Amino acid sequence: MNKPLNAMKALSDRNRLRVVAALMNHEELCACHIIELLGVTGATASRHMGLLIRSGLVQSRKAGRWVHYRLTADFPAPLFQWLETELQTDSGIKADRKALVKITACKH
Amino acid sequence: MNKPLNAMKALSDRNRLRVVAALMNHEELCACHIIELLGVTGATASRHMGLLIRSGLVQSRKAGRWVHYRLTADFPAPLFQWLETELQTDSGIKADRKALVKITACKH
DNA sequence: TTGACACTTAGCCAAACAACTAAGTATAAA
DNA sequence: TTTATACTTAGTTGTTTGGCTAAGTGTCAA
Repeated sequence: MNKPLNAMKALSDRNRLRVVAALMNHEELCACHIIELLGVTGATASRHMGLLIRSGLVQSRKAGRWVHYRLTADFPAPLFQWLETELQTDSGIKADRKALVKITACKH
Repeated sequence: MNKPLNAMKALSDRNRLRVVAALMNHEELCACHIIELLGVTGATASRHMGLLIRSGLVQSRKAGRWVHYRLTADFPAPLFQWLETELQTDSGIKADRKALVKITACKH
């Protein structure tokens, strides 16, 4: 039961859930976007992203100095569907979406 | 995002995931069954069940001296579906299912 | 090739958590 | 009404976790 357990552990933190919610809307996000969205240090963001990657929910792609993150192709569909319906109306997530418009406006 | 977050936290512990998996197969289980399944003290089992109840995934019914637990009617269907497919083939869960046959054999 | 930038890793600290024992509450049987 | 049973709550302990700073790695630009 390690696969579902690790997925649950990955999503049982508010900041990691925010990142996954953001990636459900953005296809791909750079580490610096995530740092700014969460308002944490780069080290903290990196540790969260490492955990999400080890859980199998997220993958990364290195492009020069930047690292881009996206949900994996085999992100469990039922989980995706459930999160989508639950988070659609959430005020915190809506605020994040709004913030991300500005954050992602500056392209690399 | 508290509802999904609390659900994730509730399911991010191995023993609580085992209980939920058991309740997906058994409609209703008594506290003493859960104690025996997990091999923990009554106090520990009680604390886990309290957390599951506060997360909204499980409800309890008191019958005389015994407390029976079951999944709530509004247990998120996509979550249920995903867990079902993931846990169906898990060796730990299969062992639990086998153990539960004996555990639930003694009726109150 | 030197410096700046974008992460990652290591190490630390405080808060959260899972387990236990012991004590408390409630129900049923003697 | 006393005793036993079935939990629940409180308090303790060791481990995990999330945040930070500082140091390390890799890439690009000057």
